[in-house]
Amino acid sequence: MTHKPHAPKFHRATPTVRREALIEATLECLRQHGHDGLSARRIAAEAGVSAGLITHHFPSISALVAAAYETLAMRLLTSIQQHAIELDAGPRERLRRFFEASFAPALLEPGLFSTWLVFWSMIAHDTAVRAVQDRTYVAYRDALESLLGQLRASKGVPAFKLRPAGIALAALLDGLWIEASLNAEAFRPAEAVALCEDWVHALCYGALPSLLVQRSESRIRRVASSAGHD
Amino acid sequence: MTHKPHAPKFHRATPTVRREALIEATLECLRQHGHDGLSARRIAAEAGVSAGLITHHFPSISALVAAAYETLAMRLLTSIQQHAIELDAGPRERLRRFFEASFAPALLEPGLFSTWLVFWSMIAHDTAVRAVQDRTYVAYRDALESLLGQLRASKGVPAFKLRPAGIALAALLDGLWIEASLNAEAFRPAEAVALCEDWVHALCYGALPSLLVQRSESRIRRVASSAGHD
DNA sequence: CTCACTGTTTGACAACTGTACAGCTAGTAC
DNA sequence: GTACTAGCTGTACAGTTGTCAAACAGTGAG
Repeated sequence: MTHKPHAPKFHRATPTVRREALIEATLECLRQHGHDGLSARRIAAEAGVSAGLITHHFPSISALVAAAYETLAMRLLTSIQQHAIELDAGPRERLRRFFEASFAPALLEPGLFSTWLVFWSMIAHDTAVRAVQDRTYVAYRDALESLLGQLRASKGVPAFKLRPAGIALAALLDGLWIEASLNAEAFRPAEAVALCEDWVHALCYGALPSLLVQRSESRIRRVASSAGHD
Repeated sequence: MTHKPHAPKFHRATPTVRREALIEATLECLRQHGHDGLSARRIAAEAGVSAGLITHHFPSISALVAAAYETLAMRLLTSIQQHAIELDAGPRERLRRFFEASFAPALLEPGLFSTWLVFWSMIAHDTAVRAVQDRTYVAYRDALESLLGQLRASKGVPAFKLRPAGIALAALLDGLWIEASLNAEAFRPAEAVALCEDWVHALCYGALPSLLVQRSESRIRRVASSAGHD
């Protein structure tokens, strides 16, 4: 200690590097403390940096959170997609992999749910966060619709409306993820995957009437007596 | 004005009445301001009452929120159930009514979603709120399983596992509700209802393999080539 | 070496938070 | 008309919070 008269009191970094470090610190704070982690001082402490620095690199706290939201959302989506896109696998198999990745331990970690709740709760008030939400949701549904499009192109699969199918599958995935996050003991991840696969199975079977295109005689003649939707 | 020397500065109320008034004020605050509405002073102002009164009737703020959570959750559930239970309707029709009630304008109001997010975000930290969540979730799934049980008892409906079916349907409903709350323009309520009915249709059709009981030859012989779940 | 640039810290600001408690007062019982 | 009780108020407290201007100090150029 005595040999070093003055160790550097802080380290200087490129704005880009510092911004990314602050984003990571934000994600870690939200993960650990949820909404209470959303504090400039706490985030700065997590990053090993003074509180004032945060307003120096970001116009406001919410701008930092919006950036963190975008980072995490895209990171998770690409992570799931990488699991799904296996070269030699068919559409059904790819979907199954997508489901499995969606209910992997990392995705069911309680901190992730806490983090997501903070993002969602800011959508109503903060326009920047809302913009991120809109963008990432579109990206998420596009990914699902892409996989469903490959499925529809398969042999023996009846034609179905891609957009509402993507909406339904996204809802089922989100709903199961939320239920599992709220109560980890409610059901096992494998059950969630099976329920998603069930839905895809029904889709392939032509058993989801409102999703079928008008003149679909591909596999099911008369779907049901009560299938009188537009 | 001058004729009244001193109008009563406050009104006295029975503890029960005052507690309920505070709960209503809490719900209104959360509805309007989301997480920012969670303030003793703001809630007290909404109730037209001093801030100190809130700790006089409730041991803490979170106890008040837990009570508000229970009130709202049960109120919504019974409201939806009243819509669903039509005496002369069959199980399918009752489920349809349940879905319609779930996506009625009152349920899709943005403030309701903001309120729910606050409740959810407190689950991780507050044991009282967590207890309410566990209780209301069980009540919600019981309601769904009851309707699904009636459906299973219908003629021509294959036997299926009630519990995972309730989980799946609850997830689909929740997921659609959240997507609609996050982005009101994503799809119309009627679409959400149709997607839920689709799922029920597939269930009746025996097209959800993992939900079928082991030896089910009721309607579908071989469900699918890829239906090799346990 | 010295200098200048700029990322970083510091300290202070006003506004807010939940809770505690002493005292006031409304409404009722007598 | 009086007294009492219990609901209620208002203030005080020790914490927070985000933001900002000014001072500081790494770090590379000259």
